[in-house]
Amino acid sequence: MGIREVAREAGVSVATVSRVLNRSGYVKAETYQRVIAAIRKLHYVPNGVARSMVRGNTRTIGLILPDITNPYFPMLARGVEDAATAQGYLVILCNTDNNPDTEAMYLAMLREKCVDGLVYVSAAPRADHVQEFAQVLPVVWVDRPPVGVAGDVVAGDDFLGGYLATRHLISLGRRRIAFISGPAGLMTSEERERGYRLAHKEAGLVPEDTLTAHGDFKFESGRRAMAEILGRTRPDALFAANDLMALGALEVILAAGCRVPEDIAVVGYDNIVFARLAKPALTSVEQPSYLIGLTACEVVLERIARRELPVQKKLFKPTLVVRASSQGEGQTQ
Amino acid sequence: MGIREVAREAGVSVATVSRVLNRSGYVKAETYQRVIAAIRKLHYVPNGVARSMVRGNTRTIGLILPDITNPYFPMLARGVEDAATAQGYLVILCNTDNNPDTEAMYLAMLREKCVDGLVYVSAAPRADHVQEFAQVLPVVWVDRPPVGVAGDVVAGDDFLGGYLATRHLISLGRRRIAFISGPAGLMTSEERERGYRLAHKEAGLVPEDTLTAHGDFKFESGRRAMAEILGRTRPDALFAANDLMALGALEVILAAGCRVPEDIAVVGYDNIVFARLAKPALTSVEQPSYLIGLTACEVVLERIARRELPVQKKLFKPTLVVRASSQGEGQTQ
DNA sequence: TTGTATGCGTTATCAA
DNA sequence: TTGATAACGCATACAA
Repeated sequence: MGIREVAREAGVSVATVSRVLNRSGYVKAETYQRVIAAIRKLHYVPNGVARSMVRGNTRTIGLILPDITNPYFPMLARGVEDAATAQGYLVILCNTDNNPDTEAMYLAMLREKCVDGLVYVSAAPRADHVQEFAQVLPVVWVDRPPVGVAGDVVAGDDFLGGYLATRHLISLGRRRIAFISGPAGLMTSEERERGYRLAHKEAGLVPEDTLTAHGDFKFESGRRAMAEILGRTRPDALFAANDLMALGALEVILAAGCRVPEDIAVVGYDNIVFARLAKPALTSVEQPSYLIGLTACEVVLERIARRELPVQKKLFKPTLVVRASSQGEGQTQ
Repeated sequence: MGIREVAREAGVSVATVSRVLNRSGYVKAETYQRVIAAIRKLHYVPNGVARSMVRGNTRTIGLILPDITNPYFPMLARGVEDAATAQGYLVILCNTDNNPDTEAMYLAMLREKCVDGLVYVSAAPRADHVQEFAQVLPVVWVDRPPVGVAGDVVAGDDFLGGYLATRHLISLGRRRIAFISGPAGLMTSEERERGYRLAHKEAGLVPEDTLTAHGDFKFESGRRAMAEILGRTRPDALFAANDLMALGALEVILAAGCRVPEDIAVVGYDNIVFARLAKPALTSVEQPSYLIGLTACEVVLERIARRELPVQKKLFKPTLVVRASSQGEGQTQ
């Protein structure tokens, strides 16, 4: 069941079979037919491993992300996959849980496997793991580039998103806006917070420290952080660095007997499918996650094809989706 | 940067380097150290493609599923991945959207790539695509085996789940229980419906045809189906074949001015994270999706290791998670 | 237009 | 304990 058997069956050489397979070089029409017939008859499928060996590529890319279970990522993954298959590439899925050891393990495995490129969504890629790696292999950083490593970046504009969310709340007359952050040191979260602070500054406000609590992007941490905040002060609004935490916080707020949005207006981030299903429906900053994934993959495939291309940075603008959790009735702005 | 350079650097033959790499055969301690040093110095990483070539395996498995965007699948995917990496395997992610052409494309690509096995979650695997395939390659069918193809199966017990959900509603005194199905011909949905009918039968009931509508497992179809049902009859309960549709239906029910659960009690399936976040919180049949994924992958890895193993069928029991959408206050049963 | 022969980077067999 | 070398299955340069 190799190219040899096909060649024998068709009464030609392996070179001719190979030419037929790859439509390369000249093959007489009649010979071509004989080869095709042999391939059909033997159910021959070329061996991609051998092909990779001689061609020096695997037509495979690695997708490294924190956790596909976080509802922000599935759409992004689909974008990556769609862009990949459009060009005949396959995608290897790697969930790291933001664990540096897991990241390192996957990096090592992917390298051995000779993937052609990497779409890398990392909480905080440690330069030391990654430095040499990015030199050997095309890598596109999604959302969070590692410090000190140049390279292609595709990301949502978290700074703008944080700003939009906060400005919206301020424009509603809110003055004591709580903030629940993501994991410490995570640029995504820090940028959203920077936007939060800029909006305050613009309005001549300074958010009190007691209004901020730290989460880890998971539902439970939203509950915990909100309880913490309510335990020490009285906000009239909340901006959470993602929807999962916002939904957790929402539960706590309502359980505490506060009305949303009357007492506390709530805004999340990511606009996951379930934001609109919450009661009240959650106002959220939407990122074009499918597009981000799609673009990231296209960028890395471009670079695979042309290593010498200039570095690309693509930033996608978020939009604020206003719903009942911040205003009586919903609308998009 | 190949094994040759390492051999030269260490002053040994490639065979010795290979022995060090694979801890196979005898190597003098001192030689071993020299080789290790050379590997370090040259940052050598063995080429997995070449290794695959000679070993005849790729330590890679394909994960074929309908749509990772459906919240039921991310946990399953994590289970698969965790089982895979535990044994040094990588996972290739393939979303098919239940499209037979897409399935066929992925099947072809995965085969060329020489994956060692397949975890196959298919809406309705077409035997013709798949038949020859499953003979060449270890495949474990998740949830839905193709008719006429023997093989390992790991699945949730949908029949039991449908039964539990419906019996629960009947025990609550409901008699006009609507049902929203999944895609036609999909065994997962059909089994849940069988359970729905058995529970009726046991109670001496026969559900009217007007109480059933067809969906496609997506949120919007739940809305549509529920509107359809409400347009022609008056149910006092709803069992939807998955949570996404149940949530869609819930929106329509509440919008129609019905109270939940007083007027219409609602039960979904899958117990996705957001079931508990709905208002009222959604009663749902929970499947151990992580465990199903994990087990499926373990089964296929077992078969890769030992082709002659007897066929395995593993069925996981679902549990009913009762929440406010069917009863005043929540509890698990 | 077709065939021969080499090499891709390993592993594994056999000799030494 | 180590080394030389033949596969693995294909693509391709070169010859014919």
